[in-house]
Amino acid sequence: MASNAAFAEVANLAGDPARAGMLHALMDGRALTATELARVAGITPQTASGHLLQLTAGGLLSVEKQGRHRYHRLASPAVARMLESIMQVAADTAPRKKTFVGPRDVALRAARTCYDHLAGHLGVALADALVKRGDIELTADAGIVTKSGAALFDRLGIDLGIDLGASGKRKGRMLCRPCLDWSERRPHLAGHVGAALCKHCLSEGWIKHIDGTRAVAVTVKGQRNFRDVFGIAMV
Amino acid sequence: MASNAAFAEVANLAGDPARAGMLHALMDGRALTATELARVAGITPQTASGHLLQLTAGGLLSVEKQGRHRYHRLASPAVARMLESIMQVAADTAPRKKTFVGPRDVALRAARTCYDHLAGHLGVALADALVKRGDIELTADAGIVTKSGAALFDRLGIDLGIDLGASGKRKGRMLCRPCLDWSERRPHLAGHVGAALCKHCLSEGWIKHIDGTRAVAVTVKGQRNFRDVFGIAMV
DNA sequence: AAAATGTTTCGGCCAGGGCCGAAGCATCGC
DNA sequence: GCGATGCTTCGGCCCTGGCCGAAACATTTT
Repeated sequence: MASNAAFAEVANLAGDPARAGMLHALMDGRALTATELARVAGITPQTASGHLLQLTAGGLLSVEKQGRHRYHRLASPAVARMLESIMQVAADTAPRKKTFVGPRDVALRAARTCYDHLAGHLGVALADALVKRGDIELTADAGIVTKSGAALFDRLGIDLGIDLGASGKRKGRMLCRPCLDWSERRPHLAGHVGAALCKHCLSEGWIKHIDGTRAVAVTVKGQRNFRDVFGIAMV
Repeated sequence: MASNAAFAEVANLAGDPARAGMLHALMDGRALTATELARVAGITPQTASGHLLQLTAGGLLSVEKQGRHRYHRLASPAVARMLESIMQVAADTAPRKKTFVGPRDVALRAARTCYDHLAGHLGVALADALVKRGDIELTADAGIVTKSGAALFDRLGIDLGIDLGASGKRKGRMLCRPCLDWSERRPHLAGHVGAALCKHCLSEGWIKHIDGTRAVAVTVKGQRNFRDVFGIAMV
């Protein structure tokens, strides 16, 4: 089958340390410039340029030129899911050393964005709280928003914009996707619902990005809301 | 973060053409010997040996020695999902040439196993039929087995062995996972439910593996059952 | 126009790693 | 035991591909 070569090419693109670093940095869904990506990967801009060309040609990234900058982002949610699943396997594999945790790691483990949804301790705590309250049900493979969950999201002003699928008449339930967290080893809320919740938290000012990283900090307002709405006590 | 190196290592393992071929061959969940894998990858046994050592050390494969043979299989469902997601991206990327389809490809596209569930035209048709009959509901991210679906599976003698999760009292619904088919570009049924269905089809003799490949052939008995039970007319 | 900044192209260096032939172990069957 | 079969280790070949310095190109700013 011809697809084998394409498979190897895609995996190989993600398999270089420098390129992996760039992809990792793009995992929060934002677009970064070539120079920024060179810095995070620890290489010179001209080397990064070559890598970015490859990644774009390989369909992993899309670029958008804006003035003298070129903004690179993940080409699709499918790419993000692929990166997630690789991290998954890598996390399973790597539990060798107790993992030295730098200050950056601490923040990342506490709360971060994962493409379009929330991960880390906060992400898992949110998922746990929603499950405990009976607002969602989760298995390893899939999840569902219950009636009470739908009401909660509605009350919060989160529009889940019910997926209509092929037929416009779909009245079905709201499904969501679990995503195993590499730091917590427990599932958090991903997919359409997870993205909507994350967007809401950001727009309401409950959390905000730290510097230019994927890590997020919980604001005072956020702490209050997470406590009152979800019963989560922040550390 | 230290995990970046592990990530690159895992992706790199999958990124070599020879190793990719082996992983691809193992995607049906069965265990193969080193020599068999060397043959499918088009390399000599000694080269394959080196690759297999790396894949095992990297946590992608597990080996089981049996006499003078060594059976290699994917180390976990997480690895299978990772491979799936890479194929996904590769399929999106690769629609360049109208894809020359050899006789092998024809069989693969018609019906094949994908780790532990059914894919290809048959897999998609089954998923479509179940959705149409109202036995399952699917979105891009997740799926659910309805009451009528649960009854159907029960009638067929398929034990979904309801996932109990942490608490033993779980009465919740049966969730399942969709998996975008690389040949059909439409979702088929994966996860726990998909695996149970596939297992049932094999044990009932509705389908059987062609040679030693992932491709499966529908038996006469299978044709009758797919028609009567699911309303699927085989080509 | 000229200078500054972001990005790409070119050329050459170099190491890592895939490949195979030959030989060494292990296991099975007789 | 002996030879056959499956698998691994060793050694050496070779070539892909990542890296950087220098320079060209593009775009914005002064």
